[in-house]
Amino acid sequence: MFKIIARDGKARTGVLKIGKKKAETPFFMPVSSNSAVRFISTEDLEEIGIKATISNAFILHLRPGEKIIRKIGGIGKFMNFSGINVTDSGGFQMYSKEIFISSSNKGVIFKNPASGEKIFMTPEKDMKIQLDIGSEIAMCLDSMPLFSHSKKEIEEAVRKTTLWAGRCKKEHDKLQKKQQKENKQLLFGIMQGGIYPDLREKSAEDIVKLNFDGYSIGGLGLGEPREKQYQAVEFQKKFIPENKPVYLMGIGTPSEILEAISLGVDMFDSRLPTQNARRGTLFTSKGKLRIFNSRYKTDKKPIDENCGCFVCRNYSRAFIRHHLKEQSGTGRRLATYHNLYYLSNLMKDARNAIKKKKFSEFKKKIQKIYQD
RNA sequence: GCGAUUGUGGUGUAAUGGCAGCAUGAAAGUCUGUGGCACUUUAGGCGAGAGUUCGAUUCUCUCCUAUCGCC
Repeated sequence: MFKIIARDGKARTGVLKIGKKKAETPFFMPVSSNSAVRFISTEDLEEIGIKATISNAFILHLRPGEKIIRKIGGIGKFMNFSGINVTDSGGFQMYSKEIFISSSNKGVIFKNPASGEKIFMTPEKDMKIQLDIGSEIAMCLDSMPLFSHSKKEIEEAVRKTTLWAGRCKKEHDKLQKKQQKENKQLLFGIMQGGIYPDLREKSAEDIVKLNFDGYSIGGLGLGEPREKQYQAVEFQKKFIPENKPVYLMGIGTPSEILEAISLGVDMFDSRLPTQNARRGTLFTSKGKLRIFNSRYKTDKKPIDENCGCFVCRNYSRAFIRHHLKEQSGTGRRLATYHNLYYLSNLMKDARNAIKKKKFSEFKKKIQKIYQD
């Protein structure tokens, strides 16, 4: 399922294989919450070299509903994406004021923002939904504390996350027995603990004990100091068995991703590259470029002169700036395409650097360009 | 030519005899496990002149501007 093929220090590259699908790690998953990456077609994703995306079970449960997706043949068929489909549980939506109502030991009460209908989400229901959606990798329903929460609140979130992880695992095992072999779904456990080593340790021990197919480090990138984030990853990574994939949820920037890779992380996702693209912050080989800056108004050059993507081969900064300002689909598509291409390429370079045992130099070079 | 109405950031609009507000646009920044939802900071204005008043963007007068009507 997961085979490490090269190492450079703690950094590693491997192959994650699920059924007929496989992807080399480390890789980055764009956010496709509602079964599509915003402004980007599946053909674009394949052209960019994206091997996995992450959809959101709760969002898809609201619309169109997992039953419909199941009838079409699962999320892969539904999206026409041949890569690895990951689903997030929806635990993260506990911070969405529009849909979250309350949470208890039993589960989470959400509301459908369109109808106002209340939805009681339990770990068991969430497992069923993710299985119906038919993702290759499901995530446990977790309880994510914010950086601003007190240590006591974070401790409580760790407790609840463990409780739910146990129930997810049990239900998932039960549901898997009925699945055909080629449709087996992996389940990842999620660790919490904020920036507190003792809570990170407790969470890691609890979750690892449950024996998941992979492990996610959650609850980071929420405003904590960068050093604390790296410490939490480094600390929790030690508890995870070497042969299991490690997924750092919600991260992030080029610098953060490379730092985490150097600590042995294999998978990433973040809305940052796509959201930033829409809002005019673009990745380039020379660092961030804010396309809205007036100096690009009449700039004929591509976003990045060293980029080979079709956007950079064909379109000027002036054109993309104009269309982003107009909030047109064209502008958003071109900017999103480029940012994902940049990140996809960065991951490819990172894998090659690990294979050549030159990852540390590579990381330093990029982090010098991206200091935040 | 005469009469009426009008004039507030680039644009569109409030309020007021005592610190001129809002929206949008502009300049720069933020964005991390849905969102095309956003957020932060900065710059920018009372058509001109005179008068009344302690004090006028506000009241009065003249001029200018624009719009409408009349000859």
